[in-house]
Amino acid sequence: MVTEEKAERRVTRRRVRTRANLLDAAFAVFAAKGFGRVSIEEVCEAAGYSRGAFYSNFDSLDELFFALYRERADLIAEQVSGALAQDGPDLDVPAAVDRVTEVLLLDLDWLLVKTDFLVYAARAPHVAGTLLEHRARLRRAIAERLARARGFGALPAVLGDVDGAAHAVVAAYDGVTTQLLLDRDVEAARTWLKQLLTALLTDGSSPQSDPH
Amino acid sequence: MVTEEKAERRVTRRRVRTRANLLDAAFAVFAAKGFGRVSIEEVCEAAGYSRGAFYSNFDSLDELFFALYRERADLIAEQVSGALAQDGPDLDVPAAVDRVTEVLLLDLDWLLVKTDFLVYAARAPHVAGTLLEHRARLRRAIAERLARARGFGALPAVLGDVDGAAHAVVAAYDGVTTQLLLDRDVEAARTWLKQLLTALLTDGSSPQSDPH
DNA sequence: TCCGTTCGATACGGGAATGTATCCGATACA
DNA sequence: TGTATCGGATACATTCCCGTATCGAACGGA
Repeated sequence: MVTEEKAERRVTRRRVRTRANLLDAAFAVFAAKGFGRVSIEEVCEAAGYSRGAFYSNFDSLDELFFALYRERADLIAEQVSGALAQDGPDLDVPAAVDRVTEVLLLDLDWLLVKTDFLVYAARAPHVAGTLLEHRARLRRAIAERLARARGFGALPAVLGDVDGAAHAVVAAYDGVTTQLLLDRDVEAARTWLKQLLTALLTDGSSPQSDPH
Repeated sequence: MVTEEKAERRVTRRRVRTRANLLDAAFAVFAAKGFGRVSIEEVCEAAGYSRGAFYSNFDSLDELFFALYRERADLIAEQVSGALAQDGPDLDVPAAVDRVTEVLLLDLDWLLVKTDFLVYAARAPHVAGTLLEHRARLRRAIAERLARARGFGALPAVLGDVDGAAHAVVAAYDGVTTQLLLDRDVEAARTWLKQLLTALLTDGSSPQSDPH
């Protein structure tokens, strides 16, 4: 046992509150200015603390950013799982698509920060690994859901198997996100994503309303 | 007339060379570290110039970044147009998809820089506007191409009209890009994009090889 | 080749953000 | 309530980078 991993420390309520405040403030500041353009001082100022508080809770901006991402990403992942599990063993594709779409495109600020994180990860192999795992887990959840629903018959798709379909779903989400970041039209993005997903997940038979 | 737009200046050969060198060096540095984490000095050092040279050619890093993006984006746009125009008035979808895919996923560094620019634009409305126009132009080119090919019969698609299809093509490209930035597997991305595009652009009848 | 112009290097002052060290008020626990 | 520990504020030294001003050298036209 080389070194004690984390020296034991009495964790005060105050501490957790401060930490949470710093994370919240950081989220707002990151969303507004972009991770790359934010200084530690700005975060502290936004949170109403001094740099002493920051260094007492984090080692670097990167660490904070990482923690922030993990926190929010997990939260969203839960919500998506919830939305997927919501109806019975047999799947109503359009309804599920509606629910998931609602969750995924809820918060533009989150999409901004998430994209910052993507850019960050794209240059840090280890971080990229983590993100890839997240995504893989998401795809697996979708694939399982689709597989379970297959009996119901609503499925599928010119793409290969269920995994292919899940892959396509994620790609569609990412693609729509990109456009959304630029035009900031959440409603359009939602309807457009629904459109895309149902197109990918159902046979080309059901008529749909026009995309914009 | 109010003011002379640009004071006339004898532009030396040396100057254009320096400018080009700065742009090239900047591209490399941006790709490696990300726009947000790069200083003017770093660019100069990479290019083998002093800051004097930089300020003689640009007003700010932002300006340089903007110029850099415009330059490369235009270049790629040309190549895509070329790839689209290549075969006769009637379109061989799979072949065209192959060619375009080849061009679009050629250079990972470019994708990195392009994404940096996206993140940048997402917070600068005016820049976002420019980027949106670029994208709209691209979509239009695709739509026209698809429309021309419609007679050929290979078309389509559960999505609305030709515009919808073009929109979907761009979304697919963006989606695949996201994944590619993380796993850096260009070949996988290419086959996967082809898969997606043919799935979107042809009726669900033709069998395809499995995606990974 | 000569000369006026342009380009880019160097030198300077200054501002901003960083990380550390120190100290005092807050907090938990007996 | 008393007290030892913890959390965060303040002060400081430092580093990095910016933007400007100045100057010598390269350049292009005659």
